[in-house]
Amino acid sequence: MSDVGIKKLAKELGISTASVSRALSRPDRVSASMREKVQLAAKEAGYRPNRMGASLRTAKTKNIIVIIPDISDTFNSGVIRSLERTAAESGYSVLFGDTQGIRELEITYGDMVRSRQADGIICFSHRLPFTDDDLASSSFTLPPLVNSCEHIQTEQLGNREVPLVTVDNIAASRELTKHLIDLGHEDIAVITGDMNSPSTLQRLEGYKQALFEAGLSYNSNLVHEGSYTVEAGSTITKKILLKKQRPTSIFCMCDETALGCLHALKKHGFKVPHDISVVGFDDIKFAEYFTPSLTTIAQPVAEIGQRCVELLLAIIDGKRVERTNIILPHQLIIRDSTGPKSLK
Amino acid sequence: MSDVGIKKLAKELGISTASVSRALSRPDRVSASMREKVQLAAKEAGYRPNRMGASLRTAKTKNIIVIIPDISDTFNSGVIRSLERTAAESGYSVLFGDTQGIRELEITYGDMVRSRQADGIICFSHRLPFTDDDLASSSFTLPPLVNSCEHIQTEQLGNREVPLVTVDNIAASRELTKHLIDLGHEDIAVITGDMNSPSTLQRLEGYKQALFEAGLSYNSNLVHEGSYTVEAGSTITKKILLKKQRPTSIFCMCDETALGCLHALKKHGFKVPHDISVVGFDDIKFAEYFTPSLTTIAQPVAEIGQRCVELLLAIIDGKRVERTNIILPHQLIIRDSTGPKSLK
DNA sequence: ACATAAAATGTAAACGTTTACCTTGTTAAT
DNA sequence: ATTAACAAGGTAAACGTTTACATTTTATGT
Repeated sequence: MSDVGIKKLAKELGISTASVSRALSRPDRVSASMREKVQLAAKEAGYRPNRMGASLRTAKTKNIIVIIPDISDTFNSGVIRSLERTAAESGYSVLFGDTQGIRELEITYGDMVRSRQADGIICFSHRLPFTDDDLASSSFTLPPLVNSCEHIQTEQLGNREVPLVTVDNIAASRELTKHLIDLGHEDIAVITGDMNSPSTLQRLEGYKQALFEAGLSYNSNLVHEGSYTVEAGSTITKKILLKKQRPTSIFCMCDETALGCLHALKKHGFKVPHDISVVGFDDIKFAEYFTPSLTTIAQPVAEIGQRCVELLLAIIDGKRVERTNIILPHQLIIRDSTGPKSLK
Repeated sequence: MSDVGIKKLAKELGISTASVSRALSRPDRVSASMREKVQLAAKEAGYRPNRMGASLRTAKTKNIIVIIPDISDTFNSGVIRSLERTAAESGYSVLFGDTQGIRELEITYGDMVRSRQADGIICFSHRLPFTDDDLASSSFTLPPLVNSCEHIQTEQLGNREVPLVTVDNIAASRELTKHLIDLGHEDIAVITGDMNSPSTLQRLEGYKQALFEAGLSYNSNLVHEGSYTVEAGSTITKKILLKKQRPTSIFCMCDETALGCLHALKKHGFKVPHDISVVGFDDIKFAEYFTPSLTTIAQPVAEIGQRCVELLLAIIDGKRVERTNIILPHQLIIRDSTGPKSLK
């Protein structure tokens, strides 16, 4: 392991540590000859600046922490990939904390900026990763934070807006539902995510709006609370099939759920879309390979990640940010899992 | 933001910083009264130790970096989730670097332990994240590093073994192939991963061994180089179907590839397993929901992650490690994508 | 040639911890 | 009563940078 530091370098070259530091980290503050001399020596010695030393002095870690309930969720991991790329381009590293939805872990990770392990937070949950005590405290100031996809309830912060990057869930859901209605469907079952999740609530709202616009009535018996998982799709679909009055289509609030749904339907002999139409949400990379390929809403995964980081870094740098609520365009992708309502 | 440090705390309590530090980080080194006094004060003041300060002094970051070609790969992200959990339990955070297979990025992330951003590395690639120059240099010492799933070629390090956690790819692949052979298949096409990947090579070796044991001959025309992606599965399957002499089964070296394969088969009117049998590898969480559900090899994702971290931390702590090569058990999971060879 | 401004470099303090070493006070063994 | 051993707490240095401020060198204008 190389154990050469700025001091040793300075001594070898017979110059001050200040010059070495400057030549390396703000080359414009130094003469050309000095710059070259130092950089060459640094390279030859295999010098690597000690990030701890620098961070301690500058009070900047160049880390961001991403707090996420499940890192292995397909949609999320796509966003994360893009996050990381964008962060790296600006010299930031990303730490990540998988919370499994456990409050205690959220708090732990939320603490990382206070303990100076990170400069800011990107959050994939609808809860802020701070204790209620903290939030209530008058001395509490929100660290740089942006939220990915989930709107955060902010009563506790005097209804201040938490910066957010997302698609318009309501509009997307409305379009998706309208697509089904246009195909003649009137009984559209829904498998939701967690009802605490704002995105679920918004998607439900879009669903209602589409029904309303089409002059159809909302039937809460068709709405089943689930979660953004494959298993939920499978088990809840079974429940739906057992009902006396079966719906002609099923709206799954995420693609993983739709996969479980398709699986259950097939298992019980239903043909999609002939007997029942199915839609998902997210357009994960597998959606087009499902059987049948899935009609869904595409979210701009890469852009979401990128914008999250850009916004966060702007906040960290103390820049005046005009829009802290970024709504990105979604797209209805029609594939083979939806078709006209079957004539029984 | 709380800006109370150990000094302020000490001043308020009228004691030395040493006592504060001890009461907080080695409570046994201090009297009960002192311990309580300090801990209470720390809590009340909302004190959070500054990790940079501590790290600088102790030369321990309590971070590990995981270097991975694609964080959104379903199999990998499962391992990562477990990694993170295990690390957190030992007070370590994980940084991650998605390299997209780009050498330059690997090097950048590999440098993080030298620049004291991390104490060790978990690597998901078959290449060491160091420049050839570094590896060749006599002064180079390998930082704490363990490899997940991919054996690393080590000529450059005097053939030293790089610690590894994996399943027995050869045996697993042999079993999987034997399963097909037992069903009567003799023409088994293979869609491989990247031929530079040791796991691919090992799986190919297992395939050959199974053929050999069954008295069948190896036909390289049946082997198609792909990658561990859905797209490869789809496009290469098409190529296979165009051949005059069609195989009766296809061995995909990962489940994502198998999904692409199944999709292509269906699209062209083939029934699985009636016309062609398909197997995958990994048993990702979606495999049982594929249509048809996928016969595959299950890898113990959670345990792989856990053991990687345990091994790495042991190395970081300088413990004598008896086995640095951990082979975990795999399992053949037979589902609906395989069946008896069809009688044309 | 001189004064002045600007550029280049040096000096040393600071960031927030931990810990080696030292001092003091207490306990136990003789 | 004396001393050794030990526990508890304090002092101050150290970790590797960056940077405000001071100083020296160089360039510029007259």
